[in-house]
Amino acid sequence: MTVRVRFAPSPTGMFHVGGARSALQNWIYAKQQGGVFVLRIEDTDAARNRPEWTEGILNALGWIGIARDTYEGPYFQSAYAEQHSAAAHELYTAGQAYYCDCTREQVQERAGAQFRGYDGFCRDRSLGPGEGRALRFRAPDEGSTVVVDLVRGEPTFDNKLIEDFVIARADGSAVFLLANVVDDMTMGITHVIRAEEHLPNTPKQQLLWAALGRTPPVWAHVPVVVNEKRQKLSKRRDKVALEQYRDEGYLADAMRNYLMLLGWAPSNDREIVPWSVIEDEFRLEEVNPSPAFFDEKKLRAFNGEYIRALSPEAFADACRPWLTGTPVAPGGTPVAAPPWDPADYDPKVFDALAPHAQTRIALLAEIVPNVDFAFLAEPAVDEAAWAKAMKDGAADLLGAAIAAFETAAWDAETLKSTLEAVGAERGLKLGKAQAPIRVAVTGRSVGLPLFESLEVLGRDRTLTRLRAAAAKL
RNA sequence: GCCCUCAUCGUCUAGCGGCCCAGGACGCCGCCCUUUCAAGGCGGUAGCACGGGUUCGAAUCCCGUUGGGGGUACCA
Repeated sequence: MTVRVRFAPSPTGMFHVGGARSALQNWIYAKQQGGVFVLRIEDTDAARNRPEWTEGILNALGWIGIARDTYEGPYFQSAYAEQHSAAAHELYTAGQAYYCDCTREQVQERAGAQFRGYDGFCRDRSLGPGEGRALRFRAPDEGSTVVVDLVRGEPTFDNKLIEDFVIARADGSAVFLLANVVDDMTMGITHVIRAEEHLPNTPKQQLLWAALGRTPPVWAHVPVVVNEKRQKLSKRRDKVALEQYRDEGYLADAMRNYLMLLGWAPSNDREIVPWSVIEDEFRLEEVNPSPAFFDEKKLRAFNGEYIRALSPEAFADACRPWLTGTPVAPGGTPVAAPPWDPADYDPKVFDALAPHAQTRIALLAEIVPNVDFAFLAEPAVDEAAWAKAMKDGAADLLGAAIAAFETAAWDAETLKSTLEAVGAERGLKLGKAQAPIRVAVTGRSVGLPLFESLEVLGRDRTLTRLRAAAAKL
């Protein structure tokens, strides 16, 4: 039997990082087992159904390496409404489900302090379908349901505590519990790998599989991803959109590597490893069952490492969206436009600066403030940096530097020794002497190596900025 | 409330009865290198939640306590 797994997100307008992790785990498992990864969009909730949201999911999956041609689908849950209803009807005619006209209020009123669910009021009333009547599954009163789970062993549920849950609404449409099961059956799913939040649904779904005469899939409930307060990441309060991380300049490879390390680790104390190692070594059975904190600090560190590992060409390519204000991934929205006039952007200048920037940024978006001085007509002056650097001897130093730079050979080495000499005459070490120059030319107190930057900027523009700064003192 | 579940440095983890007075990584703190800042190198800080068992021996097995998480819809 070939393994078939599925990733079944509901389109919500953004792609949750936790979802990305599940998708990756499913995808890897399928690949390892020579199986098939099925993508199913659970769009039954009318409010969550916009074509562009599905597009977004496809793009996001593509970005982290799950390419369109490596999976089956997307299928749309909404297209299977008939099968859902047929299954509900089958359960009803077999006596495994019954109609119930209790309102939510009535159910709540009757619920005891200890058992808060539905009390089975309509079990034997032999109600037929009709206005205001939902279909409920007749849950067994005895025994227990054992869930075979690859990451958690065999969680066991007492059937007595499983209420007669609703499987179809009064309007006849199936609820998630049933629709999800029916879809998994019709799509031949053999392994359900999903987040732990679904574990409590599992005994109910397993009962449904059995009632429908099929053997349930193997389950694997991976722990949820939590925030610093150890709560499940929520789109309301946490930064969960994969697209947002992407647009800030996280590399897809860093992201997917980090995501897979949440709850699992490669062999030999390694963390940053080629994707092929993860594809090889990942085991659901090895996944740590406790919730994992999504630590952006660590992600950022990973990203820095991945950035540094890029070839110069790849680095330049990776930076391009932020340099030109274009989308990172096809179909994505453009990132924030750079502050300079696009006409002033010169790729050759960037290429000269890039190697110096590569070890200094951890997010690709950070490339902009590092190189903006080269493309802006005037440097963007940081007031605090200016105030600190342009003190007592700054005017004198600037004057002397201007004079020396007017005739110096224009290369980083010479510029360095030239300023060194200027500084030495004033009892200043290079570290001190370069500060006013840096602020005058780049507007900032920190940045790329100064003399290399000046070399790229050119004598004219450098002197213009130096003179402008001197004039302000 | 009830059900399920989890528990190694602040964080992510290695460990699956002796190799562990617990290893790696991020973070943090020093030092070195150094034209700022990074990067890099070196060093340091910090943990088996608690209490009982089992065993010659427990971070590793069992039970309990405590704490955390998830679920509890005619949402998915």
